[in-house]
Amino acid sequence: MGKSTPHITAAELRILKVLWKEGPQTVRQVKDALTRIEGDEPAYTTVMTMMKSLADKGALEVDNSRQPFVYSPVVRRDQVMGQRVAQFLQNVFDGRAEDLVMHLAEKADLSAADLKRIEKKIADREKADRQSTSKPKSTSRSKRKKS
Amino acid sequence: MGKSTPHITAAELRILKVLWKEGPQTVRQVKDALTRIEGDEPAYTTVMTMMKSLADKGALEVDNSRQPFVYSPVVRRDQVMGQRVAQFLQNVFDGRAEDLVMHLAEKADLSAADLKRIEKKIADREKADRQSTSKPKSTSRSKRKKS
DNA sequence: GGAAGGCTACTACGTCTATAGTAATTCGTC
DNA sequence: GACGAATTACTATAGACGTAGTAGCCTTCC
Repeated sequence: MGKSTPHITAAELRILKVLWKEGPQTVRQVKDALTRIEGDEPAYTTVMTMMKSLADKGALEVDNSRQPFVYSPVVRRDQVMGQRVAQFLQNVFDGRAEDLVMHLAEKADLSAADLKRIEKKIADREKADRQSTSKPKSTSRSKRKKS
Repeated sequence: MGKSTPHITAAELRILKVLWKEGPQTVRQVKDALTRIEGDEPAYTTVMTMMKSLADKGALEVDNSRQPFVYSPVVRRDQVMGQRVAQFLQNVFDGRAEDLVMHLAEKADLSAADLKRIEKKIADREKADRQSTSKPKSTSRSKRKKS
């Protein structure tokens, strides 16, 4: 146990996104991707420093049998995203997912069309949960409390 | 124009939450509230420093005609929340609200019951939008793009 | 096998954040 | 009007973060 995702900073997340999307990459490749995506160009060594740091904390794996080194993501996307969402939810909405979504709904960031898909997702999940009561999905721990 | 909410840090948000909930308060009152809510006790001066900083950036108003000073929130709750959500959404989900909600739906942070209320909220908003096409609600700028 | 260029390791630095100490002031009370 | 307690103002510090420079190492190509 104890294999919870290491803390990933905002800048590090940008790098991880590239690797999740493109697969194993060298520093230069990531730097170029960031330049393309974000408009401005970070120094080569900046990207390197961050990737090294990610490797040090176990988020990336380095293949240093080749030159230049090739980095691959070790942490999984939805794991990291989950950590960030949970943290944000706690900080800002005291953990109430519904409040967050209500906020989005009010701010017009969600449409009825989006809702359809979400609805389906929830239905699917709840069905799955119901069917496997003996082997509950580990992801559905800590249900929110109704107020 | 230009009256966009100043940048509020995580610790500052905790203070604002107290003020939004309890109304105008002194430093001591806020400190006590934080102690109650969060378990551990911040130094009086820590709370003071943050409240001063909030006042300096225009998020709080100080009534210093009385001793001890009484601080009231100036920025509105949904304004600040909106800023934080937008920022988070951009950093983590590249601005795609739907992705965020889908994530929540998958992680079992949302139930079908929650969905009902959200549904209603969206329906209400869309109705309102439709009726006031000539005077579009300023909050619904920047609709997300369908991919 | 030596030079050139790319790559890596190490170090540095400015900013922001959270936290709190100390000094100075003010207010209530005797 | 002086003392003591509370409050405020000013200053400090430690850590995280993002960014990048420099020096030394490895490869490759002639």
